[in-house]
Amino acid sequence: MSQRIGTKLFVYRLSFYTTLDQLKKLFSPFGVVTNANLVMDPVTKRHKGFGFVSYKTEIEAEKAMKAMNGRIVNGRLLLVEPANEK
DNA sequence: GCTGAGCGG
Repeated sequence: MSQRIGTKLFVYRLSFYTTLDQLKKLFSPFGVVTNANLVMDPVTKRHKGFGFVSYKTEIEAEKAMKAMNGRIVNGRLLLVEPANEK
């Protein structure tokens, strides 16, 4: 019932060369990142190309989303959306 | 070294 964005962001279409450390560094300047993670694949030993970034407040999350969504990172177009906790 | 939808654990 929440029309709010929430503090969690779904980050996807990352290049296979982008790492969690890079992700945190890219999202840190926009606010206080409380948690960041890339979904790993046990078979390929690489991340699946998407992950999650959590901020202290949803204001920061929205700001970072608008700032990073559609940006080119490591030669790939990065997409950022509010996460949908299943 | 390479590919490319999607909401993890």
